[in-house]
Amino acid sequence: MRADPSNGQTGETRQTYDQKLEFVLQRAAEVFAERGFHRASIRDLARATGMSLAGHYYYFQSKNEALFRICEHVLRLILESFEERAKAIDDPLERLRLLVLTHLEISLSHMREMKVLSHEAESLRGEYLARIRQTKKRYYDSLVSILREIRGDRRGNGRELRLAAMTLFGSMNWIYTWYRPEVDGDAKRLTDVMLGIFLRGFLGGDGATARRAGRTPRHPSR
Amino acid sequence: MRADPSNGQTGETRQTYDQKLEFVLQRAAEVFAERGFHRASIRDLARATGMSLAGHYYYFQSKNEALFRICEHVLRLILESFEERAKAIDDPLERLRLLVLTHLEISLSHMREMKVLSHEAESLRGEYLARIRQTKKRYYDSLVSILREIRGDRRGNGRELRLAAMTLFGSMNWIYTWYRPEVDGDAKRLTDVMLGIFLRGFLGGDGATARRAGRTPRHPSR
DNA sequence: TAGGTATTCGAACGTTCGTTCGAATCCTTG
DNA sequence: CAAGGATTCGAACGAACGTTCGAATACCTA
Repeated sequence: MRADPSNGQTGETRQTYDQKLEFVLQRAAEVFAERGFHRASIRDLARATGMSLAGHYYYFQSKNEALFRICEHVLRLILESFEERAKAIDDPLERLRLLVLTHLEISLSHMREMKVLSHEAESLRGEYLARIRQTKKRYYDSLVSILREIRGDRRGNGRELRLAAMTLFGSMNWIYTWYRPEVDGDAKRLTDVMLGIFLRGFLGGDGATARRAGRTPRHPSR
Repeated sequence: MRADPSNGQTGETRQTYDQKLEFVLQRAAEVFAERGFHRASIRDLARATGMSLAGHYYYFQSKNEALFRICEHVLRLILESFEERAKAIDDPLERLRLLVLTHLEISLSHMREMKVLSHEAESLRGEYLARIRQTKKRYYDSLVSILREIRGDRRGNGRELRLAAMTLFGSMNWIYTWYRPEVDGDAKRLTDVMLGIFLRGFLGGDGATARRAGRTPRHPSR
């Protein structure tokens, strides 16, 4: 019978169970990232872990629960790492930099989990989907409130902050489609480049500036 | 027997066949975008088109070919629209603006196809995958050469241009995850915002500027 | 070492999938 | 109206899937 690891067992046993659970979910993330969640079978997962097909159901109740745990784990890892490190920081520019750095560090160290989160989380259903969306929204709200603080409510409205936040998230979440460590450097370098592009644009402009910049040829053709 | 629409039939017949093929692929894009390619079945597609399950195999040889056609169609639509309109434009800033505008216009008018392209194209195999990647690379090279022209080879190297291009692609290709037409406006507005952010950042900085900006508190906490 | 719990497994179930195929139907052309 | 190709369909195939279940094994404790 399936054991409940939260009741009175020895610490030794629970640690072993948790370690193996973590191992199984990590391999599952690799398999899901490579083949796609729906195309990957528990049999593929069995091949990756060395365990039997049925043995996996000792660690999760369904394939969907495995997906949910992978997504929630990496999402909470980003959000809680950021919140923990941001507690001591008041300056909103520093907080923004920390958010980007944390996001990129964990994206690079957990690339497969991030791919699964970006690619497959929205195919969850019911309570699983609701909880992932709730955490995503908490993360999104953190970014928007930092951006609002940076702008000091002087310019722009909620819509522009929304577009700016989504633009930044898009740049960061697209990384798993192109990143190669030997070419693109580490999280600090990516943070410098992406935050550099984003910050100057976000701080410097009201939209009209860019419109003019894009429309005024520097080298008129005739 | 399956007809070959490219041999000597009347124009009337071919047009009807092509129209229905387009209809089938459009519905397929909707179904694939909503359920995901691997979870969507030809039976789902049959429900969406009103045709029978088997009837679809008159229009494509396999589910994978349907996916390939959807991806290639929207990808070529973007690339060829851009190349056609860019022929008359010399100024690289104008060309960049046109690339972004074209990408966003087609993203909004073909959101489901773009979601399928972003989400599922990399799960193609063999010749299909090779051809999609080739077209993607052609598009990527277009952007990089525009960016190189804008910078005039004065600063930066290939790596920085690569990061800048991927940052911009990320912002644009993430849209399908959040865009709501009643809130976020049309392609022109998105172009102004995204290009505004990107251009000021790309034109203005060498990385060190942003690093300082992010690290120098404007409101020291004590 | 004995007993019991934690863990793993082989085998099977029912379902759904992509694809095929021959027949049926539609539609144009002579 | 007759004929023949174009188009659509019902039915079925084998394969692969997620999940279950009782038995087998491993491991800890007494």
